[in-house]
Amino acid sequence: MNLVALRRDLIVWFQQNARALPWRRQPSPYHTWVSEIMLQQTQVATVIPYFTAFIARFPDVQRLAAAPVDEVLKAWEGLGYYRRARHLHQAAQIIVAAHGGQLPAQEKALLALPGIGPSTAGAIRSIAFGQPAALLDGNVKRVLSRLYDLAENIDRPAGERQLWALAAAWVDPAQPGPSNEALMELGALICTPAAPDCNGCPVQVHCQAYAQHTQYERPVRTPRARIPHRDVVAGVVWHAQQPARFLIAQRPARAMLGGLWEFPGGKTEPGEALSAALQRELAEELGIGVEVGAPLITFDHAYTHFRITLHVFHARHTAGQPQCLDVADWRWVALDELDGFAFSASDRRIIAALAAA
DNA sequence: TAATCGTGGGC
DNA sequence: TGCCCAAGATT
Repeated sequence: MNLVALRRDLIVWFQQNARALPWRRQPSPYHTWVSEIMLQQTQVATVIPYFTAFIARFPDVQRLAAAPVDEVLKAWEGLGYYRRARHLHQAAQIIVAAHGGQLPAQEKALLALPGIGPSTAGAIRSIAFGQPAALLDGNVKRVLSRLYDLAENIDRPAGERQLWALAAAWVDPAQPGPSNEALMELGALICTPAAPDCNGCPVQVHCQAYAQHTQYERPVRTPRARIPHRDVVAGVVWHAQQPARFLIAQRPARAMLGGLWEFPGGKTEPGEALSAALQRELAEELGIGVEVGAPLITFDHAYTHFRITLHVFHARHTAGQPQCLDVADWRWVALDELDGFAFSASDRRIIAALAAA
């Protein structure tokens, strides 16, 4: 394996095939940082519209730091892993308060910012600041596993250490950003997980997995465990005196989907009737009593670590002023007011059903 | 160290 | 339909 020739061939290919992505249009540390956070565990095609709208709304670190966190979450609505948005917002405030409004370039200072880990720090240092820093995302892991035909399980510490060493050796000191971006671009466009286009690969001649016919067996990963299923209930709780208004609640900041708004409800207990579960959850979280009415919609939804069947019912408020027992906030709203709140994908589906009814 | 954290696309 | 995966970080 000739690393210098391999890297040269791949960078030439990248220079001729790099996609015109919005964060490559006007490169800046801020643009690189925002894009890298959005791209964590998220595909490029998904991120593009979010990045464009986010930069239009928060053009620089100062504007992001000064914005209410609810506006940041609204800009993140539908993108998932909402903790990233909160961390981005917190980091912007730290950058303004402690770094003069400029994203720091030092590894230690970057790693101290919430939401920036080893790989994102390497991406920012190499792409935005031209430093010879390594990064290790899903693309780089897969491409290096194939180029070097790694038999080690990359989900275990030994395999990950091996990959970090290869990623560090990969970086071209003369052009750190392009060498790293070329590796990711190859993974995204050619060296894809299930169906790599080996015949269209610019570095096929250098690939040890291709030579050994093991490209479909690389990388070696630990199979995921089966994820549990839960039945979940949610209610459209109609106001007793204002017939067009219903209740929405904001989830606690530290919880899953923290800070997002929802139709209140929760998981059913084993053997518990759906209507009883809804009444129990509304009492526990908001201290209210309801009369459960007709079903609105039922559908399945998959999160990373569990699946749910969500049963949504109409309900009528019968007792108790809402309180923040296990919610961050609550509001009586009409259907045409919902655009101002950030909802998860499943709650957006409820809203669609409500609007269609 | 292992579990947690969203969503959409590909196969 | 079900499983895999994605420009990973945090606790």
